[in-house]
Amino acid sequence: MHSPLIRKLEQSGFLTDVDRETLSSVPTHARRVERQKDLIREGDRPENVLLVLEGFACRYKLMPGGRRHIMALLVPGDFCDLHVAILKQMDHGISTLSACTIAEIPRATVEELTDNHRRITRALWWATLADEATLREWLANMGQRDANRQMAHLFCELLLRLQVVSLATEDAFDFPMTQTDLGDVLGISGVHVNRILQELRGEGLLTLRRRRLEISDVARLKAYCGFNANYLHMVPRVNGSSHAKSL
Amino acid sequence: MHSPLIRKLEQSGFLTDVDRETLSSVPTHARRVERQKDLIREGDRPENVLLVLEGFACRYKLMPGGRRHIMALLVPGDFCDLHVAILKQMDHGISTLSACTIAEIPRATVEELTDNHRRITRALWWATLADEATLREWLANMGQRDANRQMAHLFCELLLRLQVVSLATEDAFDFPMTQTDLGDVLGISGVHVNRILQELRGEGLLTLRRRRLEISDVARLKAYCGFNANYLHMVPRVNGSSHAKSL
DNA sequence: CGCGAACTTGATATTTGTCAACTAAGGTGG
DNA sequence: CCACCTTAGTTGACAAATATCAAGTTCGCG
Repeated sequence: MHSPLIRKLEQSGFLTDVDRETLSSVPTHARRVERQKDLIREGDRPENVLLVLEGFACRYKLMPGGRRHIMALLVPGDFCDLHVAILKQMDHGISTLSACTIAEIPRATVEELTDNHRRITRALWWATLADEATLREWLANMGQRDANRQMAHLFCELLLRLQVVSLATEDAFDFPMTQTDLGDVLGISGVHVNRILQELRGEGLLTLRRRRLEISDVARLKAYCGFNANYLHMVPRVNGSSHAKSL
Repeated sequence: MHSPLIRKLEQSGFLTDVDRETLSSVPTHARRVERQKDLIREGDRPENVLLVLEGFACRYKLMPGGRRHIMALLVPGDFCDLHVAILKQMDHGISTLSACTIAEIPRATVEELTDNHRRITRALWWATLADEATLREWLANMGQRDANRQMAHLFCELLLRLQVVSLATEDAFDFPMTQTDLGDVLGISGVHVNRILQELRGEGLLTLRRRRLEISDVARLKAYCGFNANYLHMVPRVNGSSHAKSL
């Protein structure tokens, strides 16, 4: 396995040095996938577990009427299908939004991990439950905020999630998605996405240009959309470096 | 534990007679809770696991601006907080929408179950993953459908979920929520809820009166909103009254 | 029988969608 | 390195969905 996963699981507060060692010695097969390719399709019963190492992917459903709705963004360190074995089949698809590097991990390997490493198991469950909490936040976000604030909220979330895997600076990150993709996340039209981005830029909150998002003033952006990071369930950073106190 | 839970877990396809026996002999303490009471508050770290036996409850967040968003409906057989132990604290609240009967199960009891009964553990995970799948469906629902179809979709889902716990007939069920509550689920104003209900009634699709929902023609309602039950991950009824030919 | 909560209705404002045309950017073969 | 071509982004005009406000009306219950 690779470092983005470990860096992310660090946030659970469960891992010890031994666990980190165990995780980093797991053998994986990484492959390169181009943009806009399905990794898993609705109805599949995937054999291996997929983990994003580089790039952005998404969970999506095709709705009656033909539009696509994106229900989750998967960034490096995120699993695509950790627990599908328990359900009979995928009820949604997963596809890449940018070129990606994907690790394939045999299901047996994951089962070996969860059978023999209690803390790693808990860390994996922590990741699953944090994903679920993120879904709830997105739902509330979509239900109660106007589109401007929805988008601001999404960017606040991504900033934190990408910082955790060392893919964002204090206030900026590479953002490979297209404006239409963004619309499919927020449930709004591509045209409207464009107008909102201009408004947010006009307010001096952020700039999205050439696939890079720069936030002018993080505190102000958070205030603008009422961002509360509690749903991400991260352990508080001590001093910039990720030194998680073991439980 | 009580029958709605067992009836629901039946849908996972994992339970054997022994498991049913084990579950029904779990000692629980049931209590009555009136309408509009918090069962768990944001920030809590609940001691016991709560299970809804009667009535409707909901997961909700209070948003900046004061509005409430309901992110999940909990009906008999649903857990409130099965896995919070892994996270540090609740990131949302749970409150009753009608008078409810709630079972309190000591966390130790649940742990004993999951330590010693592999199939019950899988059934509980099945329930958790199905909840997550429901969140995704709600998100796509809210993102891509107009409010009429959102509401129709919600009623299609509830019909199935309540049928599983024997609380709905072929085409009707008791629905204790207020129109304002419904608005808090769908993210629309109470006024608009009212108008949609009239439209749906006008179309001859359903009637909501005196806290009871009657669906005039289930197949037509499902077609109206493009309902696909796959996300509920229920096992197909073998001999059941309804040949659910998916969709 | 009366009171408060829930529901209903009309008028108007705001947000967001759709369509269609146009401009800018990135990638490819020559 | 350029010409071209495709995709992504931008703009304006207009239409549709939904919110808000305010004033009724009905329902359920003590």
